[in-house]
Amino acid sequence: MKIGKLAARSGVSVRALRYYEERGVLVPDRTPSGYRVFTPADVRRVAHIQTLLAAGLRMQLIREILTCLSGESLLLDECRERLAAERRRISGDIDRLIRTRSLLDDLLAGGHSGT
Amino acid sequence: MKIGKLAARSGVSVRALRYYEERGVLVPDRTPSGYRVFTPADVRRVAHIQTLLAAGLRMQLIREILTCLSGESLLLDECRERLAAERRRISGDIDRLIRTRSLLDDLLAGGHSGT
DNA sequence: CTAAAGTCTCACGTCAATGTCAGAGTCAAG
DNA sequence: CTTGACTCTGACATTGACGTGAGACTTTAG
Repeated sequence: MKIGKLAARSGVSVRALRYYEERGVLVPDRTPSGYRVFTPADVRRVAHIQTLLAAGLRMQLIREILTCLSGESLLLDECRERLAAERRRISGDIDRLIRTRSLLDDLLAGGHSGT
Repeated sequence: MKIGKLAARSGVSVRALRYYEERGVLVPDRTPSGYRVFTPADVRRVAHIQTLLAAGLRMQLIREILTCLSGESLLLDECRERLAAERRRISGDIDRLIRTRSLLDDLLAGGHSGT
């Protein structure tokens, strides 16, 4: 499919998809006239990208992670470690958010306490 | 205390503190010569700002929230609702992060599944 | 009192992920 | 074969929270 269709199906803008390619996260084929051609699997790939972006990962890192996977599930140890590191980072973010939520709870309760 | 000391004690840059004032989140006094003068309480205030920033809140919103509190805990209903709304947003973020972490777990496990 | 350190106010630079616009080629339909 | 819709490649604009440097004033230490 061409870029417009992928944009519609994945819910992201055409510009964003081009940007993903520019950063090497998407690697579409090309028609002889230069049009990008994506596969149905790219819809899921874009969904993954969105999920990881929403979690605060940089494109560079997302690229590395998804590149690891493109190698047909033969995750090298280096890749596993990278994924694990991000998992830890996200767990940290979750903890911090939970503490932040507690702070808001304190504020709602009228307290002026810690962190 | 002056801005350098507050920066040292709160662990943020002098520039950031000036920025916070510019956005109305900090409102320091001034010496006759124009130097900003902060109170010890501002250390905690800055800590709160950092926490909320890390949670993805905009300065504008942080300002409103902290302004609500400056009114000496007489939280107007409007303010409570604002805080509650942010609490909900943060809970949503937490849920999304947890799902993202699950995605990473799937990837680590070798699966190619959904969102 | 002098030099160093700290602070002041502009004001432009930065980074990341897009938005937006320009000018031009391409493709499906009538 | 001509619209009109879609796509292409630049390239500059945007947003938010600062970084960084210039030029000038103030305060502190010796």
